Order: sequence, then C-alpha cells, then structure tokens
Amino acid sequence: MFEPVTSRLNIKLLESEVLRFWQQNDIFHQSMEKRRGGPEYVFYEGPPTANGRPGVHHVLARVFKDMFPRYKAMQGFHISRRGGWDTHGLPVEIEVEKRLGFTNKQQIEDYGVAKFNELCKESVFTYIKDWEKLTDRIGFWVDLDDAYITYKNEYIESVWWLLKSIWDKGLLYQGFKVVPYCPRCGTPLSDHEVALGYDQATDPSIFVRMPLVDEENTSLLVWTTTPWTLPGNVAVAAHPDIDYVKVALGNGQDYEYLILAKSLLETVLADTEYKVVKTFKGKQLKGKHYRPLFTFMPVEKDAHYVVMADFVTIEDGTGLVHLAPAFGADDMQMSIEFDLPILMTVNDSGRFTSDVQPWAGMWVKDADPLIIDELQQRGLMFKVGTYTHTYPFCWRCGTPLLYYARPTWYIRTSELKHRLVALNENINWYPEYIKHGRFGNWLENNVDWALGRERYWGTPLPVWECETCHHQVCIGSVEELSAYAGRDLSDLDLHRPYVDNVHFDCPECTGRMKRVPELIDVWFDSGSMPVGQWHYPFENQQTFEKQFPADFICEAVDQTRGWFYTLHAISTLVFDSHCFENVICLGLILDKDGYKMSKSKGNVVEPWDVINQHGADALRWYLYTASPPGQERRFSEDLVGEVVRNFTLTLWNTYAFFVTYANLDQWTPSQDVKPEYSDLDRWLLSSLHSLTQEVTEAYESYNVLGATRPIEKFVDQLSNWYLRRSRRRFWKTESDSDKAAAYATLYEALKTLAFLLAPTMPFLAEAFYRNLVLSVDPDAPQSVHLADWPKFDPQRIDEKLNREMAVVMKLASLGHAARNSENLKVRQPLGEAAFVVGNLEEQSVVLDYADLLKDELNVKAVSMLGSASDAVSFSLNPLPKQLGQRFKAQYPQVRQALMELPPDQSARQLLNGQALSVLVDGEVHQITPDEVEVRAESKAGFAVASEGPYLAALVTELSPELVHEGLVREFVRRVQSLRKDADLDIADRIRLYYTASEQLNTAIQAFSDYIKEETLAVDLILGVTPEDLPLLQDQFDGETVRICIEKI
RNA sequence: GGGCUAUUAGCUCAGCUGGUUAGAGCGCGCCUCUGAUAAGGGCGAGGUCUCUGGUUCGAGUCCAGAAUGGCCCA
Repeated sequence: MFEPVTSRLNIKLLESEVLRFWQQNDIFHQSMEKRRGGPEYVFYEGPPTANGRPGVHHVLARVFKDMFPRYKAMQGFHISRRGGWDTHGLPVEIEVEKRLGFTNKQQIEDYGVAKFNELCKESVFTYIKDWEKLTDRIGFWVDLDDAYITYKNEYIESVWWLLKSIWDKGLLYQGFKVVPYCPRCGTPLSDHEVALGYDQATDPSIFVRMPLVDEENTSLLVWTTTPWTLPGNVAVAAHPDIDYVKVALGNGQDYEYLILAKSLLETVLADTEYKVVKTFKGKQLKGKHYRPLFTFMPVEKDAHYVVMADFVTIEDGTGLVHLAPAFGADDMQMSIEFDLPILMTVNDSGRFTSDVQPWAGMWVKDADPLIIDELQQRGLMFKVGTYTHTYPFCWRCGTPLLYYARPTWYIRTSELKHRLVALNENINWYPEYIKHGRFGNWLENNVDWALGRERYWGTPLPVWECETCHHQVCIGSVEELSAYAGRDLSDLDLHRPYVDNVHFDCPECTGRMKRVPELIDVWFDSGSMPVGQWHYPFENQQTFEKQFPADFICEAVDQTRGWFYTLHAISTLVFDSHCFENVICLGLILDKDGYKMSKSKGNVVEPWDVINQHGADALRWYLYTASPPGQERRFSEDLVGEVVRNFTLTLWNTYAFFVTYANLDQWTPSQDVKPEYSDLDRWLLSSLHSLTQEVTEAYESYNVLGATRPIEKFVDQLSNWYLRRSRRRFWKTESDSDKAAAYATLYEALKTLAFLLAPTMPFLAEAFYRNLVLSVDPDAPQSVHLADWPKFDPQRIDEKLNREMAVVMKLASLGHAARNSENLKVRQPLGEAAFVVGNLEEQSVVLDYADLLKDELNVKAVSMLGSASDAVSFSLNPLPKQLGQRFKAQYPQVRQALMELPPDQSARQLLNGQALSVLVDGEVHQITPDEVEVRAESKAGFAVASEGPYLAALVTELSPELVHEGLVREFVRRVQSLRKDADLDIADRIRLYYTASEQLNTAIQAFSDYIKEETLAVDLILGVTPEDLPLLQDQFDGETVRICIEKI
C-alpha cells in the first residue's frame, strides 16, 4: 500500500513535513557523509552580509547555487557545501554609526575604536536568524553551522598570508588615489555617499592661455571650472584623433595665435574675429611644452607639456584639458602613465598650503576670484564666465566635495594583466558573453587595485613602518609578528585597535616600527575565501588542495567586478591559477514594472509572502524556468501562482490518481501479472528516457532551462495525453496484463520524475520518492537526495514512435477542432473521421493508432482521405526554405511556376512520391515531394479542420442508433455528477431510479448494460423516484429526465 | 561619457545557423469535456517584432545608427 494522498494538495503542510523529516534525520549531513571518498565536486559559497534582511534576489542566487550540488551528489560526488559570512566593511560601520547618531570619524575615535568595532561585530549578525530561517525554508543546503566568518582571527591570518605573498612579489605599493573628499569632515566619501549629495552649482568658467615655449605668440586655450586647481597643473591633455586648429586673432602689434579643437571654435570664439591658420590632428601637439602658469612648488620631473588621452571630448571646453593629478581621477591616471609630478597644493582641510604664497591658508573656493584676477593681470585670461552644472556636496554638511589625492595602498594587478586575461580562458561563463564581454573587457582595462581604506572595522593591512627611517615590513602570520615583537601574540585580536598597539624595533635603524593606519578593501576578504575558509596554509593543507579551484560558483551579474574579479585576481596573483571552472552569472531581479527593487522605492517583494502563499518549490521552479539565468527578470507573486496551477497541481493530480487506484487494486511494482505494453505505454517510456537524457545532458553543461523546461512539457503530456487516454485501463475491474502495463508505465514515469525533480523541487520530489519508492523498497536510501541519479537507456528511446505520437496528437486536436466548428459535442458519437497527413511516412499512423483516435474523438471508424477521394481538393505550398536555398534569386519564378501547375493532379503526384517538373528560364527543374507541402481542403458534407498539411474531416450524418448512444451518454454523465455531488466513493455500488421521456427511455433500455457498468448500478428501476434520496431533474436535447440514486 | 545587456500580444517569455501566414503560457470573451485535476480541449479578440537606414529572391533573425530600460565603470 502507498500512503493515501488527496487530490487537494496542501503545499505548506507537505513542505513543512519534508523539512521536519530532513531535520530529524539530518539528511543534509548524511548526503555529504554518504559520498565521502567519492570524487570531489567543489562549490564555493559567496558570503553575504547578514546585517540586512534577505530579499528575493538572495533567494534567486541561493536556489541556483543549490541545484547543481544536489545533482552532483546524486551522481556520486562528495561536496563540501560550506557556508560563509562576509562581516567587514563600510556598510557595517554605517549601520552602527546611524544607530549611535554619529556623522564623522572623530566621533568614532572619541567613542573608542574597540567599543565601536565590538558593535560592528554584533551588528553583522543582526539578521542571521532571518538568513538561517529563509535558507532552511527554501531548501538551500549549505553548512551554516560550520560557516567561515571573515572576521575570525584564523581567516584574517590567511588574508595576511596572501598579502605577504603579494608583497614578496613586489606587487604591493603606496601611491595616491583621487577620491571624493569632504574637507570639513576630513574624510573621503564612498560612491554611495557621493550619490546622496548631488545638487546644482554655479562655478566660474574660465578660458586660460597657456603660452607655448617654442612657438611665438601662440597659446593653448584651456578651459576649467576649478581655477583653484590651476596651481597644481602639470600637463595638458589632447585627443590624438580630434581635429585642432591654430587661429589668428587681432591685428598689427596685438596679434596672437590660439590652439583649440576645431569643432568648438564657433562656441568659444563666438564674439571674436579670427582666422584659421592651420588645421591638424591632436597627435601633432604631442610633447609640446608650455610655460607653467604658476611655479609655487619645485617640479622634479619633466612637466608642462601636451599628453595624449582618449578621455578628452569635444562636448564642452576647448578640447584641451588641464591636468592637476592631485585633483582628478583621470588626471592621476595620466600622471601614472606619463610619470608626471603630483603637486599637493592643498591641505586636507581644503586650504592652500604655505607653498602657495599669495593664498596660503585660504579655502580654495574663496581663492577662485583672486586667481582669476591674477591671471587677468598677467594677460593669460582669455574669457571668464560662469557655468551651472550638477556637482557633489557632502550629504552630511553640505560642503562642496573636492576630488583630492590621498595616499593609499595599491596592488599592481595591471602588471599581471596578461595572466588575468589568459587564465580567464580556463573559465566557462554562463551566459557565455560575459567571458569576453563584461568580464574580459574589465580585465583588458585593468587598473591597479586600490586596496587601502581609512576605516576601523576590517582586516588591518599588515604593514609596519619605521617612524624614523620609513623601512617597511609586511607580516604574513601571527607567528611572524610574535617573532618581531618578541612575545607570544597568539591571543591577540587581529583587529584595530589591538593590532595597532603592537610595536617593535626597526631592523634597519633604532626607530620604532608601527603599523600603517589602513585597513584593506573588504572585497579582498571575500576574494580570499578559497584560502581563508580553511585557514590555509597554517592548517588543512590537503583539504585546500582538494578544494581549489572550484568547479562551480554562482552569483548575480553585479559581482563581475566584485567577487568574481577578486577571486580571479587573488588566485592569479598568488597561485597563477584560475579560481573557478564554471560560473553562472545571474541577471538581476526587477519589479513587475522593470525597475530595480530597492527599499527606497518600496517595490521589494518579500520572499516570505511568496513562500507562504505558494511554497518554496514553486518559487524555485519559477526562478529556474522563467527566463535564461543570465537575463534580468521581472518578478511578481502572481507569476509563481501560475507555476502551482500549471505544473505542480497537474503533476500532483497525476500522482494522486496513481496512488488512489493503485491502492484500490493493491498494485505494487513487484506484482506478478506480466505487463503487456501498448504503443501508448511504449511511447511514454520512450519519452521518459529521452527526457532523462535531455535533462542529464543539460545539467552537465550548466543549462538550467534545459534541465527544467522539458520536464514541464513531459508532465503536460503525461497528464493530458497519456493519462487521459489511459484512464479506462485503470478503472476496469479485471486485473489483466494491459492494466498491469498501465500501472507499471505510470509508476515508472512518476518515480523517475521524483529523481529528475530532486535538485530543483526538493520537497515535492522527496514526498513522491518516499511514498512511491521507499514504501515498496525498505532497503532503498532514506531520501531521494541520498539516492542515485537515474540512468537513461538509449535503446528505449524510439524516435519514430515519438514522431508518430506527435502526429496522432495533432490529428486528435484537429478532430476536436472539426467537431467544434459544427457544434458537435464529444458525447455525441459520430460515424467516421477521415484524415489527411503530409507525407508517405505518416500515412500509416492513422491505421496504427485507429483505436486511440476512435476513442479520443468518439467516432465509430477512422480512415484516410486517399488521394483519389472526391471529398478533398488540394493546393500546393512551395517551401521557401528548401526551394529558396536551392534556387536563390530564381526562387520567385520557381514558386510562380509551381503555383501555375494544376493543383489536384500535381498534389497526387507528390503524395505518391513522384517529382514535379517546372520550366524556368528555359530550363527544366525537378521538384521533389519534400520541397513542396501539399495542403488539403475538404468539399461539402464534412466537418473539417486543418493546419499545414494535416486535415481532419468528420462525417456529420447521424443514424438513430448514434443518436440513442449520444442520449445515453448524457444520461450517464448526469448519474455520475449525482454520484459525485452525493459524495459517494468511486467504488460504491448504487441502485438507480429514473423516469424519462419516450425516446430517452428507449435509449436507456437499449443500453442498460452499458449504463450499469459505467455507473456501478446494480439495478435500473423505471417509474418511481423514492424520496429522501439524491435527486436530479434535467432537460437536454428535447428530452426530460428525473434521476435518483441509492447507495447500497 | 564608456562597456555589457535587453526591447516580440494586456502580462511572463520562445523564436535554432536568415525561409511558409511570428508562437507558447497566463489573462480576457464564447463554446465544450470531466468519477484524477484548483484542471483539460476548441474557437476568438489582441502584434507597425522599439525606431531609422542597409545587405538579400527573402530580415523578428545579419550589418550600421538612434531611442528606452537595466547593470557595471567613469
């Protein structure tokens, strides 16, 4: 006996029971233990931060992360599915700052870094319970009890080891980075913070002459909106391919020449008379020196000349861009590229340094007018105006932000660019275009990794520097630090402020070594997880070697430059290896209107709402099947509801049907009646093996749609064709070999589906498995997730059968359409249905599947409409694919020629397999039957439907016999609905009382045996309808009837 | 501003290397079937395949440009 199931599925109850079963029996850990010793499949969990509630986009990533390990486990692989938490970083600090009401760093210092970091440490697990609950509920199997945590000392020590390796290769260095900086708060702002503070600003707009050294009376005309940056100028950038002009202005003694971009002439010199002297490409300006505007600071390197840069545009300005490396990111980049000096003319309060004599100590924006005056007086100012644009302000205090160079630490990733690019070739990206698109481009344009952060809660940069001689050492382990410090530091918390208190003597001089103030970019933490999660190389050396690189990782596309990059970069730098073999890069989830979900817009879909309403399996299935994984997707709760209605319930009802009848018949897979399989059975089994093959191959190539959508199609055909066509085989009373075959086939299909669905719908699959498999085989593994993936047998895949059945389904569908067109309901039997099919091969289908078609369409006979029949006429449809490819430009003429042939005669020739001849341009061509489609149309006297080459025609004439049978069918249907309304069990016997009008009664008498059989009536009693029994009165087809049933 | 990506029915999406009259599911209207079904079947309404050029006998598909959304980077 199988556990009885109701057709009314309670998803929440089912899933909670499965969850409890998994928990009580620790199936997850068993699934890892069981495969220990098997081949290793390596999955890396990208660590989330648990200081916010998980949203539906987290569910998205987690369910994709889940399906492949589940599949691989069933294939015998051992998988360590270690969870992880990302715990450091600015977002964590900001949360705590908000809670404490802090607005600047000084407040943190005053509060105490130790206490502050303690709060951060607590804060990162604020929502860990929510994460654990949701992870558990959606069936994402990941080991959170043994999760790696990035703030643990062991983890930090591994990160230090990585940094030391990079240091030893000479790839860690100090430089400057231009950041948006608030001079009042004394701190750089993150991109996110900058985005908060954009506003309209009106700034000076000045055009300045920069006189060339080697060309008399000739100046570069340069535009800027930040006069205060001019004392920091070291070069001018021009675009190599833009057209520039030299123009002459004025006359007599006062003439001068200016150089600027050609297309900006009109705008810049609108009110001036000028004459173009020369036009040339920007590259001709390369290396030309000009006289510096200011010489406040000594310049040790070559400077004040024209450099070539691609970022120069002709949108506004003059096409010549003033470069002050300390005050612009592009400028800084150029200074690295061309080895230009960096002039720090402004201090970190936004005031000029003492070097800038005239304006020393002055707030730079206040100095703008004075600088303009000075340049006016020196005759270098060409034009002054104002310019209104959006400009970032500090979101806290409203001070205009300065782009300002801060000293920081870099990793010289650009030096290994060729390795980054080459090793990317070892990675399979899904979708494929990311590889050479977004990710490949990012690698090609690699710039050095700005590693340093001037913050508190993060992994400290393990570099100690001598206060006296500035000698630096990089520390790669706690042991090494202990050795330097001369005491055991095993118990030291490696965070600030504790680590900052470790000082030691300089090995080079007598000075004191002190740690540099920076933390490292939190992305370095998560990118270190292959090493950090095992505390490698201090422990677990062998484990690490087996667990690197990963077979599979999966995150959303925004990680391309985040986690995907940091994993790849660190592996490349330290191990000269790629870090992951396969990566699924998910599109983002958008709301139902196509906008990104964000808390501020209030359009976030709460995952719990969806799960409580429709269940985790349905949500999972929706996410897998809705669109290709890499594509962004619009999401709403209703879409998940569709999954339940269309897929889950269809499957469930098939299952419930099977269990109900199998129990009734006491059928089990081991029963001894030998099954005799019908064509329909063989077709279903053939489809089932095709399906298994298709799904298996899809999993092997990380094709998510391929592993899921074909199952939907199969379930549809199982329910709405196989089962609908087979119902009567299960109902009949005798247990013969045909019934045995029906049970065996349906059982095989449902059992296999339990396996095929296990990775994607783990709950439903488990319920199926435990009832269908475990109940009859106590020795089978306890859970489907401990079982082996099904094998397909190519021998059982019959392509011909699959094609034939597709034609039968098509013909049945047309038959229904034909009935419909004449309003002939299916309950009314008809004499005959006749069909036309497209080609010779398909001709046999109608006769081979005659019984099936007769039954489905409720007709007494089926036949072919032969080519000699008078009932149809034919037309020709030349197929453009075949003929177009063969005749190219001649195709229209060939088509024309074919259409001019006599259609009936030509069609018959084609149907008999003969070619046609056509004459085009004086040449005779043979057109074969597979190049032309024959279409049939019926003449009068039939109800007809057709599509392409297929046609179904029904004989509509009714004999009295057929009419009677139709009436009886109506009568039976009413009895059945009465049984159902009276809540009778399907096996209950009844006594049937009725009265009926004359013709109906005649029909009932004639078919009384049939009626008894169909309705399980032992007696058919005319004339009396006892009271207090379920009663039905009705009229149909001009007849009247009263029916009463009595349960015996 | 740059890179990547998308745009097909009211909604969610297919449409393979160019080839019949552009499809499916949901939703809507009408009809029908039912002793597994919350379902199934049929018909219908609903499309300038974002736009503009180009290549071709033939373009939703290929090429160029533009618009809009999204992500990443400036």
